[in-house]
Amino acid sequence: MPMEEPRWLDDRERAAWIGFLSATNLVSRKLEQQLKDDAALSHTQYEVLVQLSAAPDRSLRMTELAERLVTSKSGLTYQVTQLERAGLVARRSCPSDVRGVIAELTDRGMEVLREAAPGHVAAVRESLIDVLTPEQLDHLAAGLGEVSRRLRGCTPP
Amino acid sequence: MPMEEPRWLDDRERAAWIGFLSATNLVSRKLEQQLKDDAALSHTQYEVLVQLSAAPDRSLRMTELAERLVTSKSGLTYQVTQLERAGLVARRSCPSDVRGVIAELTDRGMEVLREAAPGHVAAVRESLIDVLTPEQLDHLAAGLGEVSRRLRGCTPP
DNA sequence: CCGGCTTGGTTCAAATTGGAATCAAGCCTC
DNA sequence: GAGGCTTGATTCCAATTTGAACCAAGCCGG
Repeated sequence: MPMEEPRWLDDRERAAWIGFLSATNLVSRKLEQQLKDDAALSHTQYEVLVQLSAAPDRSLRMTELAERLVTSKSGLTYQVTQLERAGLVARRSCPSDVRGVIAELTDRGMEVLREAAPGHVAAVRESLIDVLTPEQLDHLAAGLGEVSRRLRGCTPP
Repeated sequence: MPMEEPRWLDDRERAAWIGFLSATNLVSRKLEQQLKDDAALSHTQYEVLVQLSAAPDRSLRMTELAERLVTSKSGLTYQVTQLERAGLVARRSCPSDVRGVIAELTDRGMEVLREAAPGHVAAVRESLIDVLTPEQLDHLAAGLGEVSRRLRGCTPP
């Protein structure tokens, strides 16, 4: 095997990559912080509530939820258990598939989400949205949207 | 307190935010995977090696390193200990400050990094860089660069 | 209807993380 | 030069994350 020289990143590419790494870490840290302080929720937990609140019947199958959150199934099991203990989410069994488990947002969960949302949205604005011009925001959405689509599908050529 | 209605995200903003969340999770997951499989390193560990390899004397103070990686000091202590056990990094004491600890990349660490780098760069290209057009890449770099700068500095108005 | 493969979720153990507490050492100010 | 605040790093502990193993339960082809 010829051990080809890899295509290293040029300066522009490196800048984008570094920016991506820093920005994601910083934003993630900041939001985690804000949610913990203001709503006693982890970001993962908050996202569970958001997904459920937007779903029909305020409920989703575990697997579907795991895919949307881009997390492992076991990780989701853990977090849903936590949320269940806190009374924000309930587990129901799935009518169409005995094996299935449906997570459903409780009224209390809805209320907690409603209370947490304004502060969280403000933090999202402060750390990302309002930092950029509308054009920058659109470019960002286009680029990252493409990245997501590419990685979700099985990377077709 | 009047409890003002918060400024919710409009569709464009929401799209950007969703894209950001998905893309970061997916990319992070993919790279973590690739490094674990191909080089038996976590992404954090890889980044430690990268930072050290690029620093003068292949060495950096713990705090400086923690800031660059955007991680907690205790987390860094842990990872450096792991890397030290593996012989990839060594701890030295700092000449100018008795309290200081300097992490230094060993020859073995340099070698491991050299072996891991091509595969990692390829994965970075595949998941982010090569997915975008050069223009998109520049826009991305500009936007995320701004975000990073804003969050690193104490968010001046 | 019966093995055999895939799916849906949970359980388990191991690794990682992050914050608070700790401890030593630098840096002042008075 | 003594007391008091800040800094640098580690230790400790509780929470989280992940993959592997596992246990049903569906879904066939023969």
